[in-house]
Formats: sequence, structure tokens, C-alpha cells
Amino acid sequence: MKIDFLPSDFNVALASSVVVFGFSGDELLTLIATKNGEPFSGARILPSAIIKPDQAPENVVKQLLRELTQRDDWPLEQLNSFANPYRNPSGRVVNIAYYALVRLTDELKSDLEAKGFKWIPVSKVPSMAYDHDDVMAYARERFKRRVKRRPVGFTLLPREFTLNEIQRLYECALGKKFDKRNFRRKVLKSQLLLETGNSVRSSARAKRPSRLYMFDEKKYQTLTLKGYDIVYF
Amino acid sequence: MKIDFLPSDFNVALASSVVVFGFSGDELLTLIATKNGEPFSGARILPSAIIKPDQAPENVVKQLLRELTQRDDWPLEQLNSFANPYRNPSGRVVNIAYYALVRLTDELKSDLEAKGFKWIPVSKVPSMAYDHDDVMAYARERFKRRVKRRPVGFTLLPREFTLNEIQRLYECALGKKFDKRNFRRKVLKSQLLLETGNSVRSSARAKRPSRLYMFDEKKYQTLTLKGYDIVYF
DNA sequence: ACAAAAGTGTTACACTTACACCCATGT
DNA sequence: ACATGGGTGTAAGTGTAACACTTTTGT
Repeated sequence: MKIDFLPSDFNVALASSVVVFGFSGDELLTLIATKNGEPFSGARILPSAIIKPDQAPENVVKQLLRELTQRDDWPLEQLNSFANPYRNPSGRVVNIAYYALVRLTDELKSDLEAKGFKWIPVSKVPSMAYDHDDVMAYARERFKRRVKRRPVGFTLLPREFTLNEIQRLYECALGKKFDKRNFRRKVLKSQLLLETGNSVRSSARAKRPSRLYMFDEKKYQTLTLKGYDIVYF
Repeated sequence: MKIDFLPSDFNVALASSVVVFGFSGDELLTLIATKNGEPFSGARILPSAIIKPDQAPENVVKQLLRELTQRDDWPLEQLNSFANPYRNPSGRVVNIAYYALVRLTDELKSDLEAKGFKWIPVSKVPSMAYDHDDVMAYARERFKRRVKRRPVGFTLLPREFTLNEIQRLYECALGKKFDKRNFRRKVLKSQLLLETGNSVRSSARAKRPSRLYMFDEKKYQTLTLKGYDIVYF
């Protein structure tokens, strides 16, 4: 089998876009940027970066996440590549797409909005330039599948969270309602939550405070190393 | 957000490799090629093709499958892209990898072996050039996950097959044994198998013939359209 | 009749689902 | 005392897993 490259084959550029998900407490949000400079100036796009000749895509995306969030250790997964010809007027560009999950704090939110980014509910994302709509649709599907099978949601929540908060997160992520008692039984049975002993009042009107839990990362590592295949919901 | 490409960014070449799985009746096999021409002449590689400037990767892979198997309508799925720098001495090459499932017949097997390809049990694949070992490992993982959740295995079997054959396939694909009675109950309950009324003797020594079934593709379409999420094994 | 593989049922247990009230706390 | 959301249990049904013998057919 022959695979020989001609010099004229080396004429493609690489970029990465990343679909960043966050959770407001009520809604699943995603981060949208606005493009500066032609082509498509002013258009909505996903946060994106060019991959320079000597860079690895994952590192470029981590660098981008660091610029956006001051951290690059968020859960990050490669999606498909979007490589059909004629996506970009300046030449052939292959987009190696990723999605990331971040813990949305108030500072992070206002910080990014000050820089011209927008956190938009996934149900309301506007149409974007290039093929970023396809990337977004693909990321949402992938995220949904992951949520169903793995405890990925916990980085989206504050480090300490209530059972009601996880339930709302799962309901947003999967687009359906769960029975409170059954939901609690199930997450507690997984043994991946630790009671912190703390509690908060969920709103001014709420009288009784809710118990706070945290995710037991160590236990999860142990279980996954044993090849235990957790299935949720 | 700025993403502006310089002319010097358009210096990457694209290739696709495809991990092709087939089933011999006893073992899961995968197709390995041998490289002609430098670099790496004589090395084992995955069947691969260069993506020319105006081609879509999926079409290139379909073309490659047509050359290999005379058909391009096999189940085909994109895997991750392998894009780290310095993979290839002739310049930066991004490999958009795929995996495909084919129905292995005797002609197809001998035909490909005559062309210098080898069908090798997945448990015995040799080390390959470039980063094709990584691609292979990734493909095996993806295939395993798919087998668990979706009835993908049926294209690997002859159009008519026995329950013992599916069971062997699942046992190979997932690397574990199943109880015959439980296995049968489960696949029959899915309602995706049609009894053909035919039967075969599985070997000369076998006296009683086995019943033959086929996959009910129409029913499967209907179920997936309804969003029914099948979970197997 | 015998050898060989095909085919079949039951039981115990775990998980899932549906369902409605009491509890703790702040005002 | 009352309003608010937090928190809890049970029963019926469904799916899973473990287990060994009978049936059909060719020789």
C-alpha cells in the first residue's frame, strides 16, 4: 500500500474550537464568542484558536481554556474533526473540536462577559459562523451520552452542592424530570457522594437548610480502575 | 476573538486510516497493510489514504473501502483525529481515523490476502508504523463500547446466522463468556431477530442443525427513530 | 444406541418505578 | 402558627444471574 505525500498536499490549516459547558443552577449554559476581523466580523462563533505548525491540538485548547478561565485542568474531550472542504474562505481549514466542562462562578461569568463572551442557555444558542452549529450540536449529544453513563456532572457544580442541585443539573442535561426519592436513592447508592456536614438555605424563602455533599473523587478513581462500568439514569 | 490564518499556517497534510473489523466465526479480525516506498518501507500500517485538497475525509475512506471490499456501505464511524506534531518525517500530517465493520466472506478474505493485506486476530496485531498502534487501540475501545449499547455486530455476521454465532461474536468482542440461556433470552427479547425457517449444521460432527436468524433492520430503524435506547450486556 | 451440539425454565435477588406525607427551620 | 422547601419509605413489577437437563439429528 502506497501513501506518498506531495509537497502540494501540505496546504491545510488546523484550528480547534471548544464547546464550554457551565451550569447556572437553573440552566445549562455554553460560552459563545464574537469574531473580530474579516471574514465574518461580528459573527457569533465558538471560542477557537489556530493550531500553529509545531503545536499539539490538545495543548492549544488547554492554552485557550487558561486564557478564558485561568485554569486548564477541566474535563476535556476531543470530538470529531470537521474537515469538509470549503468551510473557510481563506483556505482549507480542519477544525478539531473539543468540549470542556467548567465550574461557573460569578467572577468567571462576569470576567468573561467583560471580555465580550456570552454565556447562553444551550436551548437558545444563536446560529454561528463556519460550521460551529454542527460542532455545538455534536457536543451536546456527546455530553448527554457522557452524563448518562459517567459522573461527569460534578465539575459543573460548586465543590459542595445539594442533592436538589445535582438533580436540577441532571434534569437540564438530559431534558427530563426525575422523581426526587428515586433520584436520591440512586445517587446515594453509587457511594460517590460524601456528606460534608455543612448546609445552606437554597433561597431567602426556604426555611429549612439543605445538606451539602461533595464528590468522592478518590472512590471514583478506585471504581474506574477496577473497570466498574457505572450506568446512571 | 480573533482567529486569523497566515499563509504559513496552511502547511499541514491530511490522511485517513481505517481500522476494519471482521469476524471469522471464532475470532475478531482486523485488516493490516504493508507499506511500500520510503519512509518505513515494509512496515505494517493500517489501510490509509491521503486526503487531497478538495476531498472530504469520509468520502476518501469510502473510496478506500470500495477498493478493498468492492462496497462502501459498511458501518463507518469517525474516531478521534491524531494530530500531534512530528508524527511523519515528510511534514506535519493529521490522521483523521475511522473504523468500519465488514462482513467477511471467504472470497473477500483471499482476495485481500492476494493483494498483500493480512487479516489478523485483534489479540495479535503487530506493532505498526506512525501512530497506528494508538489508532488501533482507540478503535478497539470504541467498538467495544458500541457493541455494548447498539446492535452493531450484525453486519459482521453472515446475513443468516445462528444464536451460537452471535454469542461467540459478543464473547469475542467483549472478551467475556455469557450464559447460553440468558444470552438467548436477551437477544430474543429485543425482537430484532427474525427466524428464517432455515437451519444449518455447525460442523460435520454436529448432528442436530441450528436454526438460522436474520437481523430485522426495519424494526431497528423504527425503534431508533422512537429514540428507544437499547442497552445490551 | 450413542455421540454431539441445540435448545429450553425456574428461582432468588437486585433494581426500577410509582406514589404522598412529615420534618426542620425562619419568619 | 404557618409557610417553605427539605427530606423520607414501601410495595409491585421488571430485569438479571445462576443453575442442568432434555431434544434432535446423523452416524
